[in-house]
Amino acid sequence: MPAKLEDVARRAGVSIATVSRVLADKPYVSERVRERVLAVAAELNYRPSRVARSLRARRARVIGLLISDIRDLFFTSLVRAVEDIAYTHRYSFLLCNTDEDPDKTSVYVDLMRAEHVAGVILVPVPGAESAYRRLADARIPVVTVERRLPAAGLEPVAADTVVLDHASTVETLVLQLIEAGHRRIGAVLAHDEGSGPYSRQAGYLRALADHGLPAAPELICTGPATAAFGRCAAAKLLDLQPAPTALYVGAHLLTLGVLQTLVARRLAIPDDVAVAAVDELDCSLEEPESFGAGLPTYAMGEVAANLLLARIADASRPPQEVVLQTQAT
Amino acid sequence: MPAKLEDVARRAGVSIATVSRVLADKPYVSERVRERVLAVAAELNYRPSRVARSLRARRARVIGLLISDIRDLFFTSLVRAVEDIAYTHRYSFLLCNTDEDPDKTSVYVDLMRAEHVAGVILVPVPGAESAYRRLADARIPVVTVERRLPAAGLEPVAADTVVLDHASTVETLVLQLIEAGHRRIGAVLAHDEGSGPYSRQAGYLRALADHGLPAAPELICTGPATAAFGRCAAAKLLDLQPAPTALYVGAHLLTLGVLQTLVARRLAIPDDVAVAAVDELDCSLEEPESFGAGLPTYAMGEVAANLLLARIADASRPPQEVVLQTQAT
DNA sequence: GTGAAAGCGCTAACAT
DNA sequence: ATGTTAGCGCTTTCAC
Repeated sequence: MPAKLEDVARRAGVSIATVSRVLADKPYVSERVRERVLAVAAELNYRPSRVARSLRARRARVIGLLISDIRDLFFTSLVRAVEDIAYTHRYSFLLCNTDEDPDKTSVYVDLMRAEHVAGVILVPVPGAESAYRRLADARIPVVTVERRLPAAGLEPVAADTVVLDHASTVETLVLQLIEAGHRRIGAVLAHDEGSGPYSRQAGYLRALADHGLPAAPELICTGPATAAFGRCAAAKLLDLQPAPTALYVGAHLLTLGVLQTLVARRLAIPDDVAVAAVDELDCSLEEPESFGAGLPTYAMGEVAANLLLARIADASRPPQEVVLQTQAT
Repeated sequence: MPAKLEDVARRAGVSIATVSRVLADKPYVSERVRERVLAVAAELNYRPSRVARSLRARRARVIGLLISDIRDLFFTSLVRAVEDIAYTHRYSFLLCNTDEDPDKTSVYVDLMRAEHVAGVILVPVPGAESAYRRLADARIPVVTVERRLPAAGLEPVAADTVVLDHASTVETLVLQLIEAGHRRIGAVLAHDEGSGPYSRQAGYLRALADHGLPAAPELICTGPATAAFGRCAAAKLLDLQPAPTALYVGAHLLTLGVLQTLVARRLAIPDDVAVAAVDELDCSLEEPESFGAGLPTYAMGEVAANLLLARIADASRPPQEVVLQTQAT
């Protein structure tokens, strides 16, 4: 049975109110008593019950995080960042994987309500609008990441947003290929990269358009973000007549697959084919001969967590949308 | 202000006790009342407060998870598994990254106590024994993963353990190389693979010993689990005279690096050099020509979570140690 | 400066 | 079959 306020109070010969004051660093406590209480608390290894505090405050110092799937490489650093920020502010955090499923989302949203979380960071899932509305009804602050909330989603409450400008990252990357003299540039894309104005695909197309290059449909391969697809997309592209002299690759596992195909064919980078890749793990092809860009996913988590904490502190602040740029290497 | 028991009770014209009974599916409630209460609860969008329940029960339906770092590829699937199991049993879960730091571990252990978690799954950190003792003192069940608890650690309470038999995975993998005729097999290892009897390094050495092959020190490269190290280790090994005809690679990012070096040198698998790799992401080299083995990290999380739930339900059951085998492909 | 007491939302023991 | 009530551990008026 862990020590509670009462135990500390009895042992220190004071009331529980006094102990509470000392622990909350409230004024109006004599130095003598303060020291005595602190000593007893340490001695008994006392930890205030966060559960009791949460009930009393009608709000738990907990941040909810609703992402698609922690196994998606895109999210790992983001999760770590949220955790780091949360704990430095003495919040803990609840992680939920929605699998982009509106029903799961709905269940988890109700969990957030039941846990009285102080706020939630989420990746909006199409079709889950009614769940988000319940969050808003419960006055739970929301920060969305990677996608915006459909305009109709969350009216009663302002939601901050953090997105990455994938498009300009990729544009920079592909422009480097073009400046290196490449004219026929294949693209290996994960189909979950999306297609909005900030999407990776948009950046690829924009770079080509900037230089008046045609966007040949056969140069674009879209599929699951797996090594297997990377392998077969690379093979398909390299079999084209004429074959592309450079490849843009949009995700870590795709790059792994592309490399496997290059190995199988004894093709060297960049002599036989140049490669520019986006890497969620920020470790792709740091070799001088290739171009790589990491994604600032940790920063995204940091910004999201800080926005959420700011909104928890002041619900009336104007909602913000932050667009993070990537530094291509 | 979310609806509470009292709101439902008033609206349904019954007492809060009755509502509580209905919601807990307790007997002794007339069908008429039950239906009415359920209808009102749905109408008000009522969710019982998990905070209040936790306080009342003096135990929260929460599982704590203390891992080294979610960014380590080894842990992502494990986390997902724990989450899946937890939520199917109506538990939520708290994730903490210890960075293998005893001080952080200590802080997080106190957080677990303060949150009244029902149990915790953890990767033991050397030097954090006193923190683990506090968990035991608080009668919080523990399941360790990937490592055992130092014998002295947690006496008052039994701790279940789940580990992977990395050694036999690697042994199988390397034996395949040997059976394919290779005699000089280089090894690229992450230094955090550990060195116990279940370690990957042990498996490599065992496979060589099984066939009376010498374990030449220059054939073993150990370093950080990064693509950069994989690149340079592969380069170093391939520069040996005579060069190894096969490579064993111990981690996903190392494999990425090795592939980069092979690409740079226009070396094909397996004609120029054979590769057998362990991959935390279970997607390494599914090509027929190479040998790869995934790590059953999801299964590890599942087993750990189920052991924990079983121990939460019955603290007196005998502690178990589960050693998971990997299927090499 | 310190203490007594109410109450956060719920469950369970006890009444009826 | 249903209602009343005490209390989980804490914070916070309100008294003294």
